Amino acid sequence: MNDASSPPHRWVTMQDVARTAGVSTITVSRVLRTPEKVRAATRDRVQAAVRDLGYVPDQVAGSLSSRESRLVAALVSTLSGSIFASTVDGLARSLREADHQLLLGTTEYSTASEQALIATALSRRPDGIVLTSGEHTPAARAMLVGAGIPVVEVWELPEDPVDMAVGFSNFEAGRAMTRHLHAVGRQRIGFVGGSRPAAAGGDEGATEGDRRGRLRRQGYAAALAELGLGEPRVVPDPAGGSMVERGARDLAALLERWPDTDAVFCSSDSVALGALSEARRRGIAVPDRLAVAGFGDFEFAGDSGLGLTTVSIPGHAIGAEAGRLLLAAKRGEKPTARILDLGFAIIRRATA
Amino acid sequence: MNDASSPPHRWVTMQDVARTAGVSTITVSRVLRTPEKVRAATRDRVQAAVRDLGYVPDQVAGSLSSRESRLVAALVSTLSGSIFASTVDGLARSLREADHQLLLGTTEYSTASEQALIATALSRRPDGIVLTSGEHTPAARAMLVGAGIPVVEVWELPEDPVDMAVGFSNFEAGRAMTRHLHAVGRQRIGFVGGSRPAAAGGDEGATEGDRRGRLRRQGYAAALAELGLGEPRVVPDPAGGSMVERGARDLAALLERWPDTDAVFCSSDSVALGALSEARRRGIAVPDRLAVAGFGDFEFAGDSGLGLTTVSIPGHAIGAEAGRLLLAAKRGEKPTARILDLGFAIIRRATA
DNA sequence: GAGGATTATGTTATCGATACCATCGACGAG
DNA sequence: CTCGTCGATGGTATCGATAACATAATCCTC
Repeated sequence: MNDASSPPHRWVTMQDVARTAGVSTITVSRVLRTPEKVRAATRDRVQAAVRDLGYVPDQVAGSLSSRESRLVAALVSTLSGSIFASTVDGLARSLREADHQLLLGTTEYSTASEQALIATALSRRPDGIVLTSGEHTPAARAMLVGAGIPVVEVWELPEDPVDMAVGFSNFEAGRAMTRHLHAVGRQRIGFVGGSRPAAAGGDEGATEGDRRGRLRRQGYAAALAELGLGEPRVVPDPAGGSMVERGARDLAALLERWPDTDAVFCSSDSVALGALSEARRRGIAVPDRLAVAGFGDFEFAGDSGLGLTTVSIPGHAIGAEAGRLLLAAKRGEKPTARILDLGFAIIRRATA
Repeated sequence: MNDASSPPHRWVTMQDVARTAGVSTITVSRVLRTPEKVRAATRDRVQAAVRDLGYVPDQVAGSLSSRESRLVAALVSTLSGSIFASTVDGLARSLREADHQLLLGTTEYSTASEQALIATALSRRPDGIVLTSGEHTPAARAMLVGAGIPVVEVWELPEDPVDMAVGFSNFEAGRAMTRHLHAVGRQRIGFVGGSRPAAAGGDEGATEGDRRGRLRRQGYAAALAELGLGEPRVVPDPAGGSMVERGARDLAALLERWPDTDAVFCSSDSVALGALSEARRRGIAVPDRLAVAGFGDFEFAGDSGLGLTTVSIPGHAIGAEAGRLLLAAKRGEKPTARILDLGFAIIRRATA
């Protein structure tokens, strides 16, 4: 189809419709956009022509003319991890209700690549932009601000958002789960996953996932300090392997170093799964001898599955709210708050 | 930001760049698109102006003028299930390498809504379109064909693709896994999940997920027949609940009806997880008394996790190939084949 | 039934780029 | 020294819609 030799495709234009309906193009435009402003008889004629010709409006031309693209760009680090998928899904949904469309880019966890993607996204003149990272290059920030469109950062709650933010506090979530483990009687609590040491010289080498995991770990450490539970029990986490593998490997290392550990908080449910499976391999009873808590409430964590105690995150709602905020801002409404904390929930199941 | 009263945002235009660089707009355009055709000195001046002014080209105007959008639309049923996320990720990746962008829409498993989305997607004049469903309304097919752009259907391999297709055969996968279960000594094999009966009057009420699950089940049934293993063991699957819950519930029902079942093939890994957990609850040894096989090779299925025997699907590769095919077709290359079968792999682990 | 208000429709300019063709200058060959 | 060629650059039309303004048709009221 459409090989090099074939003539360029000719779309039906608004002119064609106007001609067959015996009206001017602007009337066709009105029938499509503000039908109530056109007499019923004319409207019917135009609509018939639209149907007969199979007219599909050219939104590209429309956007250029109206200076409104009905497009929202979302830049996520990756879709693979299933972390952001539901957020993007929620976003797409809420945009669709308002007849807007979603332009998606994946940054692959690099702020440099994010910057490039922001530029290409802005070249489409979107009406808004959603970012899953709270960290941007200075140039990226400048472009975002300069674009003059609403910007929503999701998942993290940056201290100084570019514009608006929707998410929850990873730090508080880590703290809350650690306190929960203490509340159910644990005293020697370890942390597994998300503990790669920050690269020398700052955050350059650290990925977003690492950063978020680190925030949870900091919440964990804070809770330990508050509760007087001693020093954090964290083993350095060599890179490589899936999250599940890291969970298994790191739990082994942790138990090697602190054999009396009676609970572990894992930086994600995937990590927790690896930890659970390592515990089973070693014949360690969960939760009797070792409590295990995860993070994320992934599909497999539920009662019919792992029965994993975990932290539930409103991923879908974050996307939906981001869309709503964006559209409201586009309409000129002042947001009630620039930062929307959707919170999290401790889900108590069988493992802790 | 950008509230109703603020003046409409003024972007830097190519004219502005041209003026400050002391050249005409077309020269600016050439510097951006075909730099080698511009003298080095001029090029430098223009590039300096671009940088100084923070010029971001307007791709909307560019698309209108060049009749090429550098946009590919992808319509997926949902991103939430983690099924298509990696495919979209692969697609986004391969498009980005060719400097194209991705327009994403979610059809929510309805062909009617798919049709509407196709129309809005086409209004952006994309250079290609990717669909995760192999089933479309007649009007949708007509629009796709009429658009004159390459179309790739992914995941399923329709018998009569609109244009091109990339995926694997659900039927063959179901058949292969069933034969594997037989090969490892099982004789009384059941099927769990994906067995909601087709709605009366055809496929109207059935979702895509159901359809794919049904194809796997048909492959399962075919294998049983070939191997002389008796009638299919399938219980009707009441709707409702997550896949994991359905796996648990349906395994219970299946064992009730056929207590001597010695293996179950589950329509997805999530279903298998539910089945595994139900088996454990009942004290049924896996795989000794009951072998369990899944489908999809989700993250949690791996050796450090469930150790689930399953069928691995090249989800990411499907997306990447779809992108490659689309771009090749856009360049006018004839595809070697309209249907690309990327196959699947039986992953043997601990449960079967 | 005339005048003003209101509704329905049309005309023209414009959005910001690229396509197409024209022009200009430098350089080498004869 | 002149002509032809080629590389570099520019002018103008155009893509397909909408905005802004203008006008024609209809309505209502006194």
